[in-house]
Amino acid sequence: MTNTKTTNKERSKSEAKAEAIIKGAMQEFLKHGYAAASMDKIAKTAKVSKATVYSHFGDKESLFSAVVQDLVKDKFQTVMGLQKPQSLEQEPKIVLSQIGMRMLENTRSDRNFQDFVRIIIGESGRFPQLAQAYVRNIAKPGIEILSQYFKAHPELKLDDPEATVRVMVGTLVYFVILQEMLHGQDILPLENERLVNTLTDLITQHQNC
Amino acid sequence: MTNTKTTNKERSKSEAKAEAIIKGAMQEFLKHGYAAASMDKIAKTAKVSKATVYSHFGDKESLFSAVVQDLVKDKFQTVMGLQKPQSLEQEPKIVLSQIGMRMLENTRSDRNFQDFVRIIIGESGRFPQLAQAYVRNIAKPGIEILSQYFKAHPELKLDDPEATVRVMVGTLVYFVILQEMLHGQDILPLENERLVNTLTDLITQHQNC
DNA sequence: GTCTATAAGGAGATAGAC
DNA sequence: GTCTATCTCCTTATAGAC
Repeated sequence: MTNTKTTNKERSKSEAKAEAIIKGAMQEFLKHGYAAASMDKIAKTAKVSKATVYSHFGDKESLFSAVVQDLVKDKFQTVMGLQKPQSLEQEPKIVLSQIGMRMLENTRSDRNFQDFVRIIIGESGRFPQLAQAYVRNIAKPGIEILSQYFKAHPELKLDDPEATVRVMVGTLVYFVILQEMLHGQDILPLENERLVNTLTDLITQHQNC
Repeated sequence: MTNTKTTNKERSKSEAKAEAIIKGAMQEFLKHGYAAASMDKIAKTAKVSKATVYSHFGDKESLFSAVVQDLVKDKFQTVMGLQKPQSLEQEPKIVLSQIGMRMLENTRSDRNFQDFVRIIIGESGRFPQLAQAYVRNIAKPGIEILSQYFKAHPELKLDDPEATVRVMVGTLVYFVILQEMLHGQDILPLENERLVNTLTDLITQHQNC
């Protein structure tokens, strides 16, 4: 045994600081990006000394990694919570519309989420593992939930449910990227309803045949 | 008249340097991102002194702006060249497949283009005007070309051609983002053909009714 | 216009007291 | 574990010679 003198209370204090550092770093990284965020400012935001930041996380890259993994867990909750309170057995057309509309409303108004996606994509060349954490823990679960729904509804007569999910998710996500993150809403105006209706019509088209 | 002593040859030399600076800066910005790119390295890459860089572009932000606008013009050519050599009047199903496949093949293998999109999205919070230049000069023209095709083919019986274009473009672009830029191809494997076939089937489905 | 040299400040990271 | 103080290096930007 090592002479660990830290009591529970002391460890709690230390963990509280670690948490404060993560939150402060999160704020700074999301605001300025990885390179432009400074460890000085992060320490100030977290109300600890810079040395404490380094004793907890070693270096800037490790801190960034910890922050992103925290964010990934956080946003995973968001994605999962998105589909839950659905009236379970309605017409697919209505269910799909609701899912699409809710997803757009939630993400288009969530600046924090947009900053998160910005940093994931922006740093995906230099931090490929973090990009893959996003794919594995956010994109994949989202895709799989919708995929299960499609497979559970054979009346949709989808030739390739998995590829169809990609159509739906890609349409919605790139729409948010263009309209909000890239500030394109005045250049390429289009209402949520028109996009979602078109999407659900394409997918449920067989019903009309 | 001011006593402009610059002859044509001298101006050419100066413009050649400006071009070299742009190209060097492009390389560095695409590789390291805006904040992590250094003016020292940019000057070295362009084989001029740092003072020359500043005399041409004023400061780092202006240089970045010039670089991105150059890239936007460049990539506009790519987007326009993408649709050109199409056998004009084939079945829509085949034309759409060809457009989709070609787009995926071109962009999935073009690391330079991916770095460009990375920096546009990554810096879109801090440089909204540059993001809008991308939307205006690349996304919009691409969308409009496809839109014209859809509108010129009423036999597709599309309720909302403009929204349908967004479905197609969003599906393809987000696919490239997920598979290549975010390194998701081993986590969420899917072949180009399956995505494009699903997409074209959804859009041209009426033909089967 | 272009260079060398340098200013002025901020960056990441650590030493050493407590 | 946490702090203050500091080290060292690199950053953007400019002054002044040619």
